[in-house]
Amino acid sequence: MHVIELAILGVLTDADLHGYELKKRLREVLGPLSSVSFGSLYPALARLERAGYVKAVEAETSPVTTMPMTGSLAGEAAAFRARRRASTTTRGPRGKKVYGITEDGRARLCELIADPADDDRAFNVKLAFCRVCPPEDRLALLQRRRRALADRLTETKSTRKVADRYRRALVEHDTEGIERDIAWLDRLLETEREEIQ
Amino acid sequence: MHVIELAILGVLTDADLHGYELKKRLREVLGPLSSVSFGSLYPALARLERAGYVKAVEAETSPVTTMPMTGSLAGEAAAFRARRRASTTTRGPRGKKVYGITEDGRARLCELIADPADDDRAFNVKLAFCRVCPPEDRLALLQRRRRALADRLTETKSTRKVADRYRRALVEHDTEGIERDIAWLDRLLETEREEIQ
DNA sequence: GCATCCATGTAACCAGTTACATGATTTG
DNA sequence: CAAATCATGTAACTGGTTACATGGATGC
Repeated sequence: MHVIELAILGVLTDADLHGYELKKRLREVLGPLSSVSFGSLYPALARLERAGYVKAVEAETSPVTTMPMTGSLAGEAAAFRARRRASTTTRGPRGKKVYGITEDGRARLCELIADPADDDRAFNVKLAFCRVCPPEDRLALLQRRRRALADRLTETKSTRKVADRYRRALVEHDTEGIERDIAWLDRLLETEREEIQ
Repeated sequence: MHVIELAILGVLTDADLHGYELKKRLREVLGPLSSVSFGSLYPALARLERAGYVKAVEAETSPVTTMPMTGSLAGEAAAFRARRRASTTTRGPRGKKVYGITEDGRARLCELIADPADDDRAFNVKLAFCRVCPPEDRLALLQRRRRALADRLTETKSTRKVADRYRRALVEHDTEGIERDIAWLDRLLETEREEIQ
């Protein structure tokens, strides 16, 4: 389902970036785990470009921001830096390629977030960028997640008890973790509902 | 690094099983997540058999237990059931193939647990079966894990603060989760050290 | 005797990785 | 000018997945 593309579209919502810096930003946003490698990043960018979800913004041709308020000052600054660097140096065919998200890309991002197929990994990435999508999709995302965790909880609780010390510790810790996640989701859901009013 | 093989060797330590039931047991032990599919289970079993870590125990040829006390009564019972079923029915070339772990397999399991390359997924599986390996390896496993989590914590804390509401919630929740995991590990480590005395 | 589960296995695919090849820019 | 870092990309591999093919055993 290409979580990586979701993530790329997400960070490009904050700022226009070239691949190398995009990788760093992805690390920050996704955490040290699930950081992508170049071997998957560049092909993903190429796919997204072919699909029309992102496009290379030439430094000279588009010095404009084209960004409806992102709320991220850091993002704007990074984009500015990227643009400035690209414009002050003359580059051959192997120069930096700064990408920006298109309107189709924005729509695609919301579509991906609304897609009900979300595993653990996907949920985190979706939540990280759900700001861009309509409130009802956001609510649906949180509710789907809550339901999935609740199901997981009942399943682990129905499993017959194990005698092994370490496995028991593991199961207990896991159960508590899921309960904690659900409580957290409930808090998020509440503030989300308040927001909608 | 084939976490799946580690898991297979682990559950075969409890009982001799055929592939189909092994999958079910794996689901129980590993939780609903990271449950393996037949498409990876059977090839993995074949690999392990070629390597001499498991071997097919023919129902007629080996009605003996060959298991040095596992401490798991449920495991023994399951193995007995598997053997009984296989012995009461005559089977063609497509009958059940009941696998058992070999001495090499046991050694391999400890080796895999001792291998310092453990990601999130691998750690859980290792801990689930660490009973079979010497106490110092167990201690090392827990300490490695603690160190890895501590590193992750400092890294996430060093990341500059994000303005976005959802991302902030995500980071905070994640941080607390890691701290909780570390506290849990500390408890495990303490009882482990007491045990060694 | 037909449906349904049990059981094994293969083939095609998938999302990602590491390792490699290439070269431009910056800095000491 | 050499070394480090920035930057892009490809190829081979990996550890899985789903879908498919096959058939025995059970239960109604």
